[in-house]
Amino acid sequence: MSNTPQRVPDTKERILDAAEKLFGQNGFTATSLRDITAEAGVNLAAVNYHFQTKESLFEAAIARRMEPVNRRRIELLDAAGANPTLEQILLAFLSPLFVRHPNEAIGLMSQILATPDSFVRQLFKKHLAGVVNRFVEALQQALPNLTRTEILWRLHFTAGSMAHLMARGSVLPEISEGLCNPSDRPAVLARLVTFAAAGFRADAWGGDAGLGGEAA
Amino acid sequence: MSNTPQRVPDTKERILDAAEKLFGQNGFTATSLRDITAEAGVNLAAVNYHFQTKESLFEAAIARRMEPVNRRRIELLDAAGANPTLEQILLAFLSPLFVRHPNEAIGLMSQILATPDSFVRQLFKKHLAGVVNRFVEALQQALPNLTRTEILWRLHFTAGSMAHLMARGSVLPEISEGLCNPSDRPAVLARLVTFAAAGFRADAWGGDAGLGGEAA
DNA sequence: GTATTGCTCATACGTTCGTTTCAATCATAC
DNA sequence: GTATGATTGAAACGAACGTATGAGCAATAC
Repeated sequence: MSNTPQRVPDTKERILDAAEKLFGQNGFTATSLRDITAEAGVNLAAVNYHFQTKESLFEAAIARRMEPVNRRRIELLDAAGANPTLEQILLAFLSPLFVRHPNEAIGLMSQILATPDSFVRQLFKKHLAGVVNRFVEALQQALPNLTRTEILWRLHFTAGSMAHLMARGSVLPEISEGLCNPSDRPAVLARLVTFAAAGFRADAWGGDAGLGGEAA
Repeated sequence: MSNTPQRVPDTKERILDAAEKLFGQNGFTATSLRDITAEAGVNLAAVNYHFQTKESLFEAAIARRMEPVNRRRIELLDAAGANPTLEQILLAFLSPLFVRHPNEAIGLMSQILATPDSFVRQLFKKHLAGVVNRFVEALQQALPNLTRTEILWRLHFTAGSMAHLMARGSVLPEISEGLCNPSDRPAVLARLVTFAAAGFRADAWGGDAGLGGEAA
């Protein structure tokens, strides 16, 4: 059980590949194990042999992509020195998602953020909360005028832009006459950083925003 | 079929209420008709009698909330005159979601944006595309320095922030030590408008954003 | 060789899903 | 009153789901 030979028949990885593709595209509930094994070209029972349950498979797919992403995030944040700029922080947080296996990492990431099941929220805590706190600290240092609350909200907005962007680049092309091409990833990343950085630098909201009792 | 008596037994509305609550919370696939009829306290067959299919019920729930929201959006945009400010445009687009039946309208709205099923994307086109185009025009007028492409991207980011915020205020509290309270809706709306307005006003991205070939 | 272990296969279990059926009910029209 | 047509109820349909089982196969250990 511990250090067995491991013939590397790679069916385990084929399952993970198919799982991250389909989970990322369609979400957890909308993806069946039969979809995954069909995509992977393996037997249905293999998924229960290598991973025990569907939830475990989801977590394994998350872990495989999220761990290198998070490592790279911390790496980039550290490399930016003791006083990173806002853009450096945002790039450290966002750019690892766009590299190497972008479609998959990105899809899974937004599924973590978007799936309301309680076990997925635990995955969020496990794989994301620590990194997020590290970045909140860096943002507080870079933006001393903002309260921690304000920073959390704006990071939340940024994460939403990212998540929305990634899971479904599908929505936008339909209304944009092809002007938005989500597959040009470096450009998308740059646009997102530009947008988010400006949002973070906005003066903190002080009271009324011109609602006039609209949202009472 | 046309002008039948209509005893208003309100079981149809009870189904819609339950549907918009549960669809908004858990999404389309993760919500079963039995969940809905249990929540509504009606018989399972009633949903197939009043609405024919699960997809039709989803669309009916969307339509009931989206139509007044979209009407109010256009109303506010028109009320802002011929040259609305960026904040007026964003408020016109976002504030109707936070009024009256906010949790439900908001949850359904983000489900439209987040569900990859093809029929949901058709709902997006049907209920959202027209309004979105109207707002893109207004934004182009208010921000003449930005290309249409740039505006579409930033509206996309804003929609993502909104969608993420709404469907799952659940994620943030867990890492924010309670500092973010999504139920204080006027404050959330104001923060979102502040963030998005600053993002829209950012200088358009011109070329490189400091990636250094990271996302090659 | 045989034994053992790691893995894959076909198949089936029990449950839940969306949908359907049809008899029972109710308010109104006559 | 009875007839009519709109609604509701209990029960069931076939299909798809996640999971489990046990035989079969390949490779190493002895």
